[in-house]
Amino acid sequence: MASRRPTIHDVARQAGVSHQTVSRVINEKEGVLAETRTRIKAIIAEMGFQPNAIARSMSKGQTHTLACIAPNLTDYTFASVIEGAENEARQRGYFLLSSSAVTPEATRDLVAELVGHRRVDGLVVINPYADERYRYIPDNFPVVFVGACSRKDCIESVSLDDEMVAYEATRHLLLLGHRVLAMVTGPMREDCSQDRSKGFRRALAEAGLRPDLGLIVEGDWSASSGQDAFFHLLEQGQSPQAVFAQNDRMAMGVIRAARQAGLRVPENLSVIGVDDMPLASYFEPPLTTMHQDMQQLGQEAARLLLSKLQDPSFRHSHVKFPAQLVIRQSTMSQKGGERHS
Amino acid sequence: MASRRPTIHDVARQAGVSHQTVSRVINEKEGVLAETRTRIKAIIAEMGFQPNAIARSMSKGQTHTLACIAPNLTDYTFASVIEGAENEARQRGYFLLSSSAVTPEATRDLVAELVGHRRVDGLVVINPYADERYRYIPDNFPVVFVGACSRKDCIESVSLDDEMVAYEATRHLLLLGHRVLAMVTGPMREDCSQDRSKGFRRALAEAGLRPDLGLIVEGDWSASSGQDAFFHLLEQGQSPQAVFAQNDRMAMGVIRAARQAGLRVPENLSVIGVDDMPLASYFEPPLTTMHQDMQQLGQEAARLLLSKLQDPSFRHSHVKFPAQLVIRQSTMSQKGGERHS
DNA sequence: ATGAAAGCGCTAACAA
DNA sequence: TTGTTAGCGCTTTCAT
Repeated sequence: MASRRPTIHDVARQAGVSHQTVSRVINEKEGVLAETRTRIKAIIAEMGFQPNAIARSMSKGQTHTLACIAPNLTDYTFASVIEGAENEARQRGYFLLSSSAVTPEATRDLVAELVGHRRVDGLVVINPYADERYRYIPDNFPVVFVGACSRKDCIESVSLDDEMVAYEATRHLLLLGHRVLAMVTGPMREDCSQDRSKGFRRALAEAGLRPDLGLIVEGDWSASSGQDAFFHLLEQGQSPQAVFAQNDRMAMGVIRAARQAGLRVPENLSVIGVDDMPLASYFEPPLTTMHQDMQQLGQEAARLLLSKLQDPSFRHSHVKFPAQLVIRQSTMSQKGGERHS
Repeated sequence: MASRRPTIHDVARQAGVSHQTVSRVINEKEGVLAETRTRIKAIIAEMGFQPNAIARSMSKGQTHTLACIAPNLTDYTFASVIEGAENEARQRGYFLLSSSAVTPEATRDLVAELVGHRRVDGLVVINPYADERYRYIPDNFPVVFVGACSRKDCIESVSLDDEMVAYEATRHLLLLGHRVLAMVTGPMREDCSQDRSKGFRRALAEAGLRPDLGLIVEGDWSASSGQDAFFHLLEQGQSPQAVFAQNDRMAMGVIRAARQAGLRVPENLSVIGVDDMPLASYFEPPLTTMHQDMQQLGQEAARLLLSKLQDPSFRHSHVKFPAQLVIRQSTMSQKGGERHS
């Protein structure tokens, strides 16, 4: 078996120089004769020496590791953010440690280990305001939030322009001639749901329509909550011409409920979602939705975090990304709508 | 601003003991007077001392970090494995670093950094045989494969019992009275596709049927490849009564193609998939499929890896998990099938 | 241009 | 039971 891995000292001995000179070489620093440098490089290659990252972290006081905390790792939206952040981090020589923290308490413990034990240099936190988890995020540590951020004075954030996204989705419905619009929201304690609701209302107001509170139902992002929401609407005697679901899963639920109630989508009901989740185009009918590039959000989050690490005086910023309307087949123009009015 | 974080020495000084005694306390080791112990603990709490994980790694020679390498982080299957592994790892005091490596070369570089620089203690590699990536996985380092493993002599693996899963899916179709069965496979260079094909053939053979090669088409796991596959079948003049798609996405594609060809599912064609992906029950029709618990696979992979780390003489094993048939509405019995024969 | 010494914060081995 | 002495493998500072 290969004896223990070579260290900087082994290389130094072999080259007949001090370990310090070797250190200078591996760090590409000035002050080494070109000749010495190449000789040492050859020996490094020959011995298969690779610097120990832990030892490096030890003396430099930084780990070159970032962590991403998400409610879970499987949700496509979160996974995309993580993937984007991981790519960006690695490209810049950092690793990304991703962890799921289901509850605020789990978040607290996770942060305690990650930050308290100095395992990472910075944190990307996804959806910190979905519950009380943001409380446990220290603000004297490099952090970037993905999703809305209330602590705008001290923490960076990257998010979708939720108000605008909802506005555009609603406009699409309006332009199709629908006048009786329903909305299924996410949990209203989340800023995201609030902002999307605002966008919906703004579009309605601009079209001279008043939002009917009876046509707004709160869901929890799940498909079944969308289904329940639409049934609830029906039970209340409502009969919307179109529904804006604040995410695709709930849109799926709405479509299923509509079908079960004997309604055809889009002939009798237009439905639009947000996310453009995988296979949205394979649903029946293919879902019209707002496409968002969460990977890009993750990438930007990591980029921001790394800038902050390199320059602590980095001015904080709050980046908002747009989304694109993807028209498929779950929406169509209101039959005989506008022209009679 | 808080001056620099307290170290073991600060605590020692404050307590009037040596740093070693403090070390004994934080590591819950014998040989410290109960009294001294409680006093030190109080001081630790008071000063808010938390041991530096890096320094610990430095002297112990281990990082308490595992890495998981996957083709990507967003595929639901991979993400589930990662989530399962992360949960298990964290429960046992380890962190999980997840990275995507798209190509074999990317895998090589990633492994070089992760293993070469001693950043992690062990590796979980997902689908190493999907391409040549397994070549770059060292076998003198603690590794567990998720998915098939050919190097059975040196590397642990955790996988689905692909042969059995396919056998059961096919049996379901057979029991429904279908006699003309088609199959859409994953890329045949992957062991997984091979094994699932074997299971399909075994079920057919047992039923006294000979697999018709013209009814077997290779896909690439994507929905569109499933769609193409079914169109291909149709163009070849084939008219299967049922299709076994080796994953749900391709099953979706098959269903769409069938519908476009004027066939109704399941009335004219039964379709079964594998995975039970999210929203499989919200597809139209709700998909009959083999449910697999990938999170459990990930958990087991981490468990195995950690056992190996703690006991290097750990006997290697190859764990295979079953899957459960979930009957929904994309399959139904062959009309007038069996009883006439 | 190079080397020697000190130290990052901890654990391990040995002494007292 | 407790303290002392050495490292772990590297970087930084200061000499030479």
